[in-house]
This record gives sequence, C-alpha cells and structure tokens, in this order.
Amino acid sequence: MTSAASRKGGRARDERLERDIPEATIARLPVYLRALTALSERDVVTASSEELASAAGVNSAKLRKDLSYLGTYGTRGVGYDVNYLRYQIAREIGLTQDWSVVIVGIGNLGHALANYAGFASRGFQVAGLVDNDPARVGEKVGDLTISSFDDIDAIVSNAAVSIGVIATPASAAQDVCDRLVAAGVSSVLNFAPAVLTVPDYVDVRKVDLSIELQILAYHEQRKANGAAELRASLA
Amino acid sequence: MTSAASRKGGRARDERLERDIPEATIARLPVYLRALTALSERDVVTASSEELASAAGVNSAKLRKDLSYLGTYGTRGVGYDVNYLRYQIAREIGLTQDWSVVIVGIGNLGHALANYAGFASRGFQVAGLVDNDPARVGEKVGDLTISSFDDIDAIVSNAAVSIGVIATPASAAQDVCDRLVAAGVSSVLNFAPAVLTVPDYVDVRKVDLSIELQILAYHEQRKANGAAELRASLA
DNA sequence: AAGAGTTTGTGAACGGGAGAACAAAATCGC
DNA sequence: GCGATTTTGTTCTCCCGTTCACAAACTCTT
Repeated sequence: MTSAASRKGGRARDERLERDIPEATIARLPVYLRALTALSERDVVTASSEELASAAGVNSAKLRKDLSYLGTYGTRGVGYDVNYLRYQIAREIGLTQDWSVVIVGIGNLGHALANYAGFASRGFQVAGLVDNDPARVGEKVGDLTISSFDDIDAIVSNAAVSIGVIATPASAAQDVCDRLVAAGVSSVLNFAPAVLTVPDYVDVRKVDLSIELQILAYHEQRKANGAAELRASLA
Repeated sequence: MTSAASRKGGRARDERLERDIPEATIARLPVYLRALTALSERDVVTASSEELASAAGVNSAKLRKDLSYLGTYGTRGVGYDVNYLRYQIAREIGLTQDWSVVIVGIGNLGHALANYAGFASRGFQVAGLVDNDPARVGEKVGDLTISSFDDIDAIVSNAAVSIGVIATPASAAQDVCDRLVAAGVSSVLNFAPAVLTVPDYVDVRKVDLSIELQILAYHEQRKANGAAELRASLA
C-alpha cells in the first residue's frame, strides 16, 4: 500500500488506497458478507473478528487480515459494526450496483439457475434465457421467455449484460462462449465440463459437479484403504 | 518418495510408493482424466505432456509434476500412452469402483442433479432421493422415487452410501448434514449457502453459485473502474 | 552403432497465502 | 484520570504450490 502511494507521490485520490486484494481474500468476502447479513437480520449491532470468523467458518486472524485489505473498518477493543462493514464489503465486491446475466442452455441445470433465488437477492438480474433447441424457444421459465442463439447479441447489448452463464453440454460450450464474448460479455461462469479458450480480458470461472464428486471419492478411497491397512497390520 | 522408502527400510509393498499427493494435484486429476478420455475417443494412442496440458488448460510443467506424483507412467522422447495413463488416473482417484450417493433436497437444483448424466458415466450412482416436503415424497424423478428424511438411515446403509449431496435451503443444511453423518456418510457435497460443522473424519466440499458470480462481479467492477480511470487520466 | 532430436522427471528458486504472536488503540471500572 | 482489559491491525515465519531449467532416457536416422 505504501508502495502505491509513494509510486504516485501522494496523488489526490490516494486515501482510497488502490489495492490489489489477494484472490484468496476476494473469494472469502462473499462468505463474510453472508455471515454479516445473517447477524444483521438477528439485529446484532457489533461483532468481534472471533465471532465473525466462526460464523464464516474461518480463522479469526485470517478474517482480520482479509478485512485489513479493504481498509480500517474495525474498532480496537470493540469489534466491527455489522451494518457498516456489510456495506463496505458489498461496495468492494460491486454489489451496490445491479448486474445483468444471461443464461445459455436451459436444460435441467439451466432451469434451476433461472429459478435460483440467490441471484436476485444479491443484485444479479437474469436478463435473458437462451437455448439452441427450437422446441424450447418460446417456452416460459418463471417470467422469462427462452430465446434463440441468434438473440444473444440483442439481449447482451440491450440489458448491458456483462456476465454470461453457460449451462450447455460440453460440446456446445466453446461455441456459446465465443458468441457471448463477441456480443460483449467479459465474464463467464461455466458449468459445462469443458476447457474454454477466451481473450485475456475475459474472466472465466468454472463449476464442475462431477469433479467435486471425484475429489470426494479420492478421499473416501484413501480413508477406506487406510482402514484396511490398519486392520491388516493388526492381524 | 525416497524418504518414505528409506524410512520404512524397503518394505514389501513399497513399490506402491505411499504418496501424499498434494490437494491441488488431486483437484486437477479429474480434468486430466477427461482430456484423456476425449483423446481416447478420437483414437489417439500417445500424447505428449504439451498436448495433454493444452487439452486440460494447464501448463505442461505442472502437468508433468502432477503425474510424477502418481508414478512414472510416461516414456521420455515419446510421451504418455493415453489409455494406460487414463486407467492409472482412474484407479488413483478411485473410479475403478462404483460410488453410491444420496441427494437431499429435491428442488430445482436437486432435480437437475438427479438427472445429471455426468454422474452415472463416471461411476457415481444415485442410490436415493430425499426431501422433507410430504407433498414431494413419492414423486418419481427419472427412475427413482423421492423418500422422506426418515428413510435416510435405511438408504445409506442398504446402498453403502458414503457420499451425500445437500441441495436444500441454507436453513435445513446443518440438520440434514447431521443426519447424513449419523447415518454413516463420510463425504458431503454442499450446495446450500451455509457453513457446515462436521466431525474431523468427514470431508466437505462446497459449491456456491452466488459466490462465483460475486467474484466475477468484483473483477467486472475493477475492469470498469480501470477503464474509467484511464479515460479520466487521458482527459 | 553412434549422433541428432524429443520429451520426461525433478531439483531448485520463487511467490503467495496461512497462522502465530504482538504492539497499538480503544473501552471500562474505579 | 489511570490502570486493566479487550480486540484490532500488522509483522514475521512457515508451508504449499507454481514455474523454470536441465540432465536423463528414449527413438529415429544414417
């Protein structure tokens, strides 16, 4: 932080100490936000790093360090003001504004995503649903109507969509991704089990259900083997 | 590897060099597996680390190091035998055996998971669907019938379920998790936006859709701010 | 059979994040 | 007003994971 300040030599807007917040921290901010929201709903006014950390499922030192990247929002001897900190984190993540997303691929998963309440409640608005299957185009899901691939451009530009969600089969994912990027999307959340190639300025995050299960299976197997070895060594 | 061998002093089963494979590597093995499967389907017999890495979306040095934890399966000057390596990875992850999973919470997401083809194709068998809502119990999803919470014990023990998938609202997640663990489940995949507390021997992995979107939103905001700052500094 | 050309496996350097520990800063009790 | 107490913000150390770079090992050509 001092480096940024000294480099620019005390520029006017430097109280807003231009950060580079570690990725690992960013990934935890939404968790803290959720914990704070829960506390706020129970009318808790103040929380210590210890309390917050336990609600978020992390270590308190880590939480304090994470928050220190955002600024000095706590009070020593007291803790953090729940609502104030909540607002600061929301602002930092960018949740004080609304984001439009388009969902491509309205199969089982796409349906679930389209109806997912967690989106709207956090400032994410589904601006369009798109599917390749002519039989599905025109179908209503919630209060939205499924459009065809060809409408991607119009949807993205009309609703200023910057985030695309891909819930298609793997075979279609790269093509869909290319179209989204061409239409102006610069962040992609990919549920398809495929590796996507995108320009540098585009962010991609991947969620892969079967990979998660495979990781669990590996550990299960290890547990089982460990137990078997233990039995063998006792025999 | 030498440390393990020397420590135990050349024990009988030590060719099976008892590993501790880094978590980061384990998380990538399923990706390699998928890439290998794709190559195999195109009848590719051999692949270099460079080819495999690009198919998997990683750096070739990382891929080689990852594979070296499993054993010496490549041939210098040649590359890796696709099918052989595929089998070795599958065995390592534990995919040469079948795994039974139970899905709890058959809302939109639960439905999608129950119908997800990627499970069956990788040796994961859905042994039961469970929901709390009496109106849903008895309903058929695919060729399975939804059971009530009270049947969790029976399902888990009858089908030797070791993995539980939680797709309930956050408010129910901890209770469901406790029941699963009590029934004998020792790995949990949690889709509910809640922090779960479990005994040490239980593994939990969490998938949180709205967190992924929030991370993307943060980066979007940064991109937008960066562009705005750039414009300002040029003006 | 020997040299040229590939490609793996790994040692070593590097960077980032986690956790312990403590000094600084605030409140509270008297 | 002052010492005791609480709790933050931060420094320091350690560990894990990534990447580089190269020697070892294999094939192919002549």
